[in-house]
Amino acid sequence: MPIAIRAPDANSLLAALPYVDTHMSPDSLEQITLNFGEVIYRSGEPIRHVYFPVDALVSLLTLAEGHQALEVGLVGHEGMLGIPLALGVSNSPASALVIGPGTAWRMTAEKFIQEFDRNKLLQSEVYRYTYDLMVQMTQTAACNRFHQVEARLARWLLMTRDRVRSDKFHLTHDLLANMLGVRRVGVTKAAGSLRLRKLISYNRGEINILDGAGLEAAACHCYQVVKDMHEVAHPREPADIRESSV
Amino acid sequence: MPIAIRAPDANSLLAALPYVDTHMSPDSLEQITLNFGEVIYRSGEPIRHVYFPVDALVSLLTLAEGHQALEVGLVGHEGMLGIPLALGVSNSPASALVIGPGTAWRMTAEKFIQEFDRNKLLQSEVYRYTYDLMVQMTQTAACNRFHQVEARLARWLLMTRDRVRSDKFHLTHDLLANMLGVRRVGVTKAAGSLRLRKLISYNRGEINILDGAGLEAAACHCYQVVKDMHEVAHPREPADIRESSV
DNA sequence: AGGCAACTGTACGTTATCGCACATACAGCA
DNA sequence: TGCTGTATGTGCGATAACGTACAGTTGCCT
Repeated sequence: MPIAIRAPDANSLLAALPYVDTHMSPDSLEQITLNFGEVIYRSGEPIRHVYFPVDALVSLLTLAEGHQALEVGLVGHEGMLGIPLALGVSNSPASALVIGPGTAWRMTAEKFIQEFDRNKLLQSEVYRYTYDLMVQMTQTAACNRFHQVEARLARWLLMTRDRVRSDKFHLTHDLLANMLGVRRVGVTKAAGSLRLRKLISYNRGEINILDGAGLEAAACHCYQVVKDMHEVAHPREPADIRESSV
Repeated sequence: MPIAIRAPDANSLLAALPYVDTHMSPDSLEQITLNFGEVIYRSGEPIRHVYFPVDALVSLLTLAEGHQALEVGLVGHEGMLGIPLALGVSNSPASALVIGPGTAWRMTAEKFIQEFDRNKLLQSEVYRYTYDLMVQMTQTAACNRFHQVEARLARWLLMTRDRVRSDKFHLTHDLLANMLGVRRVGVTKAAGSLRLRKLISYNRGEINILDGAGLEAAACHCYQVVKDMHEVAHPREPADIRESSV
């Protein structure tokens, strides 16, 4: 009970609901573990649950005829999965792939819609995040078009660090290539260059950010643009995300 | 009066409101002309009006450091401009440029928010369109990343045709380059190739689609993907959009 | 009629990325 | 200890698009 009720704070959207315990039926939010490689949504298929990641990291992917995937959104503790439901659509246009294992809160689509319809605060939080996601998507689109692989890789690593709140995480070049929409070899080359400059280290998927500031310098400005936007849209004290609140 | 009340039908979102005349204050919707080259929104600045295009065609553009613009959305009679307001944000993340002159209905931001808050049907239409826009954005992102200039140009011309409901429209190579995120020379080359194949003709900005089917064959599949999605989301008889309703 | 600005066409060396093939390195398991 | 699959590194020709420069061409304004 204590954990089940308070821990949603660890997701920014849920944390913004002051009456999360009273306004939501206790059985509607369920804590689960998302495993690496798990596919949460498949493009075009119905959304069965919405997810509010805590530790987990999920990538939204689109496909283009005859090509590999391309990431259009990266969702961690600051967001949620299942936005289309809030827009009155029951299918997911993108696929969602778990690339960082961890915990998340989830809710069935039915419960979410029920709750969403009567909870104004949840609505405003979700719509606000929808806006964030759109900004992230558009910025990423421009970034993918104009910036070089190395800068994009650096940006991506920083975005991941922010979401998993750690300098270390597991991801192979192959998977990164699918996020960035380039060949695996392209990632190997770019990552090698970043490693040579002592900004990161990696070994068989274990990535470690050694020099965050240096990596920011190597990344394109898109990183700051999205980050700034995000912090403006979600002004919040660091202390608000507390594990000690039990 | 007859025009002011009936003509909103020519915009798909307004057309979906059966009681547009009774539920909206008559003074809130204003018919205006959008001129070629007019900038409706500037990135980061407050949204003063929302627009419901009728004939007009508006491009949503993002900028990336040190580069030209890139189109992230194309809005015609099937959509609206000012989506962020519906998401609780008062600034536009993208710039909006009129590339097809024509008429549109507009509303002040204040009036729109007022009306939006109490009109459930308007809400569902706008959110539905927000979803469409997100699909368009993600598909375009993948398209820009993977497909060649010529295919993207073909797709773009077809999208424009659908929105202005005409095979002829005015657009220079220079402007097209900014939409597609390539050099002007790149457009000239691609357009030259399409012309050679008798799919289009053009002269000093006057573009004419000669062979729609052929152009579809030359375009990437992204065109059909977004179109299919759009028609599923907005099932409607062609007769619904009628000019004779005055 | 002349001049100017806008639009389009062409050329050319440069570059990032592609596609593919293959080589090396390492972890875990039998 | 050796095998196998996964992960990473390297090489190389092909190519789409880049940046830049300049030359026509056409519509419009004075």
